[in-house]
Amino acid sequence: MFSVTVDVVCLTVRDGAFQVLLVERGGPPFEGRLALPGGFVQVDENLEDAARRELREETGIEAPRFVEQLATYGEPDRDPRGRTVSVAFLAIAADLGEATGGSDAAAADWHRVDELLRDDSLLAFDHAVILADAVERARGKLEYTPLACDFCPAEFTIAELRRVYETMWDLRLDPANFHRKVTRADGFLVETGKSADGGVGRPAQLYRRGGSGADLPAAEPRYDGVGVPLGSPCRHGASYS
Amino acid sequence: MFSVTVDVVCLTVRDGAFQVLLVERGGPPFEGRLALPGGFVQVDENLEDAARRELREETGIEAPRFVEQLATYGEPDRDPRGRTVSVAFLAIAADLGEATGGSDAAAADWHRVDELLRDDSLLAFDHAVILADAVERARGKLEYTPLACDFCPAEFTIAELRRVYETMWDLRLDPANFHRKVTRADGFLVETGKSADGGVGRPAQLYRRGGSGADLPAAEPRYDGVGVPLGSPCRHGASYS
DNA sequence: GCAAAAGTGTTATACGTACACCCATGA
DNA sequence: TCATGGGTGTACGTATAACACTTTTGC
Repeated sequence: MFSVTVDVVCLTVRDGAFQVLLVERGGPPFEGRLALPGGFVQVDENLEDAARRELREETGIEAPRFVEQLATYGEPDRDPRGRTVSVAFLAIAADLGEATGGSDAAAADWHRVDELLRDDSLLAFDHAVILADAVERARGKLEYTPLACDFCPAEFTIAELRRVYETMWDLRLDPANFHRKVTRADGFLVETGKSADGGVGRPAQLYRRGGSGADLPAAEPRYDGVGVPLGSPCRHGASYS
Repeated sequence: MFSVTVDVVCLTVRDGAFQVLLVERGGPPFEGRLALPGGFVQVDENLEDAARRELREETGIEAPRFVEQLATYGEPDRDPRGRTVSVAFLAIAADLGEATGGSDAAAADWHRVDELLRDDSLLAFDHAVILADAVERARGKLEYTPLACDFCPAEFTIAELRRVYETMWDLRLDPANFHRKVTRADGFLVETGKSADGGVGRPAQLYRRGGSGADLPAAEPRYDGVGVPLGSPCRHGASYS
């Protein structure tokens, strides 16, 4: 007999930095330490529903559109209270402002991922490991899915989208080539016809995230090249033993 | 309080077909039906160790080098006996021959994945869903990791490796281009100097799987292009709700 | 007009694809 | 010497990267 919990790694790009939503623990163990929002799964509750509920209850933030199971953490000694298995979820949100709603949400706030990853001891339980796995998953998915759009509000400019990639990978992208790439990627973006105003320079067009994929022709995948990892061999660390 | 189990999706390429290792259930529920090997996690046992143990006990097959957590399945009604959460693992093996060892292994055998996916009702519990997820993960990982080598024995020819891709994706690859691609991919393969014999035609060189990645220069990832999914938008189904 | 950001055009290069061709072996 | 599969050379099309250039706004 085990306790089963869920933990939510809710990531965003905020103030030009990659950030994660954390709560301060109000009781033992790890009282006063930062932790991922999460808690026990109820007996008739689906795992993903539990994750959404805990996020809402502990931080006052309604779960965003993108919520995906990350992995399950079950080392026998991971919780001093007893054998606990935790199913971690990855949530991707646009910048939602301060986290100030919710009942237990007093201590919920955003924190920079880079600082948390530099020092494992800042987080309770094995949450530093979970965070590191979540970051790796999110960075990876930017490469081959339209995940970046989920870091943006419903309507956004190409430059905002570009800044997501630039922040997550800490590099500069050529605005011209980036613009062409994303606007030409089939099904990736939808024009709204509107344009942003207020900033300096020529106003940018506003776009919306493209179709969910279901309503697209799903172009024949190009498996011809076999996708051997040429540039960076073995980059996506598989768990070999 | 939940029961926690592990299930193992052990995949291989065998007789020119993509196959999975299954057992026949010896008791209720789903008595007599095919199921993934698996069982209850012990109280002081790590999840992955449990998976390896169950694979060995139920099929007589020692877990291969590649074992990776797949996902966790926890719908409230997935097991008629009570609330059970199952952590599924993906294992990739070379063709290991018949499954005939182990105590409970009498009923363990390899089955064609394509047939199982055509009819959900062939497998016990939600194992058809787990299998489908495993297949998607394995196909996906072929694209950007050296996973294909794990479907081959320790030493293999380029043609054997090519047949893995051809079987998994059901297509024909140009042997010439494939050869160049994998032999030039840095760190992907290591020459053994030996060559295969026995077959018709010019004997092929034998290769071994390349470094684990840790001992490689880990070439600068080429994030320049941002990896928008051009050819096939939104192919890797993210769990949007 | 000037600065700044959006967006387009142009070109060199790299990579994938197709396919002709040579190599090494068994029968 | 012929058939078969292993392996190399080469030409061509397409995608990317770099960067010059035009457009549209606020000041």
